[in-house]
Amino acid sequence: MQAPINPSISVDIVVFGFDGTRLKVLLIERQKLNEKATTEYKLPGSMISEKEDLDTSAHNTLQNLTGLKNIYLEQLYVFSNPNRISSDEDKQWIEHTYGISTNRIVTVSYFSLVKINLSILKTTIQGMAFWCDVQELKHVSFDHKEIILKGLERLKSRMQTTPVAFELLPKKFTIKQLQNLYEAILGIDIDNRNFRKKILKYPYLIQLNEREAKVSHKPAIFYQFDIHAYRQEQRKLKKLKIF
Amino acid sequence: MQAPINPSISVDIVVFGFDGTRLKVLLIERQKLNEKATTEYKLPGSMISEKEDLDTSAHNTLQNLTGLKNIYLEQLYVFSNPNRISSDEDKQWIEHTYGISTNRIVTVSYFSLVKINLSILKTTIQGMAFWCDVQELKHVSFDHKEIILKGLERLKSRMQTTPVAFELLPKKFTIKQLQNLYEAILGIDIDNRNFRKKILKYPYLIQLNEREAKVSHKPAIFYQFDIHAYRQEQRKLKKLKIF
DNA sequence: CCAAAAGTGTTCAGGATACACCCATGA
DNA sequence: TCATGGGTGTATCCTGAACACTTTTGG
Repeated sequence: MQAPINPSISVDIVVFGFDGTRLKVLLIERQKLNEKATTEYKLPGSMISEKEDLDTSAHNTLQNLTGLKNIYLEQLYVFSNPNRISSDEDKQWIEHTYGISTNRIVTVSYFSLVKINLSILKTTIQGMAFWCDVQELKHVSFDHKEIILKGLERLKSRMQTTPVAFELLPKKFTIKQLQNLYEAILGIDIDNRNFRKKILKYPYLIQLNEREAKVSHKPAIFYQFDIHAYRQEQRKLKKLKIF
Repeated sequence: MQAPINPSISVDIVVFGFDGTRLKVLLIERQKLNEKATTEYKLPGSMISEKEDLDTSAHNTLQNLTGLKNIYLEQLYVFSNPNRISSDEDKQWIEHTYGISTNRIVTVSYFSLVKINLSILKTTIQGMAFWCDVQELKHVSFDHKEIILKGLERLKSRMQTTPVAFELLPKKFTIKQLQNLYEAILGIDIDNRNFRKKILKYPYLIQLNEREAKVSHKPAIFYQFDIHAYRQEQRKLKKLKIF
């Protein structure tokens, strides 16, 4: 852990969460360098150590921030514009934080999905982090807004081809919650009957013996996602698509 | 162009081509450090300059190698294992080639598709490059075999969702050539009638007034891919998929 | 006229879409 | 008993899969 820092490479993570209605991204409050500056926010991340794999660096950052170990994480994209760190504030903040004066950092961004629950809320608030509505990004430093938009694209595409939606929902969820998630992120309306038909066909969605409580309408049934059943299913079906 | 080299970051490119029957990848002969060593091969690529965007670096490498400017290129994956350059030969080769002695290089790999034709064959042969059958990789240095496999996965997936196949075929091609390409890369058999039906429905495949010449069977008609018609089509159709 | 590969149509099953009402609960 | 959101079925269309013979050319 005491290996020197590599002054050229950083890791930044786009962590998405869903509060039931809106898509959120986790931002860190960037320490002000002087009192009168407005508060700026950045993605969680850090420079990497010379002995460290990038995936490991991303995992560690996430674990420190959320207290969680097994979080969905994948490489997103490399941002390498030689001028991506251009403002004086940015340079000063880097020098102040890492003790290096460089004007060229290549960042490898990661894409992560977590369930927003009480436990994670407690930990993230302690870490000067906050869940920002993806539609209302402002005061985001560096090129981190661009990175978040890249992450959003990835999320939209992944949601349609793999079951990552369940990373954003509680373990037990209703079909309506799942539909709301798809509608919110993809920005579309989905017919409820057709959605249920499609979803409930899948053998890896398990109906539980539990319902919503204390709601003043017909209580919804909870379901659970069975990843093993999903993987087994995948091994069989591989149908050809030609764009 | 005289900016210093960044000693931590390299770019490596997986360039795929199709010879009509087999999928090929472009490898560079790595200069031997002593006479009795066996010849080793590596991916085209280089360390990056401090003033250079990674995409630019990849483009330049490709242009030097193929003489071509507008080549299909996208980021593939970052390989960052701290021990990915472990053998003494690897380290010596790097020191000899770039004049830097480092034991940690992070490489950003790229994925590229080209049409193998006479012009490109001439240029690549001059550059100590050769087109290696993807099924018969051997004497590949560093972790470049792993990178190639990652590229192959990307190719399979891209071919099924976007029209990258046409990057690998000549401008004028027959439907059978297209089918052969899909069969070779995906490793499957495709029903010829269903394939034609599917493909020829697309308004962006344009039938030409030309046929094969001098073949001792019914000559096939040539087609061309119209990227503008494709893009126009895409703007309309965006249908929901749920994995 | 023969060999070799190109090109062609139909049937059937399963998936996607459109659409409107009844059900269970708490207040 | 009413307001609220959960849950259900059918008809139609479209797409994907299976399958065998005729056509055109050069030799």
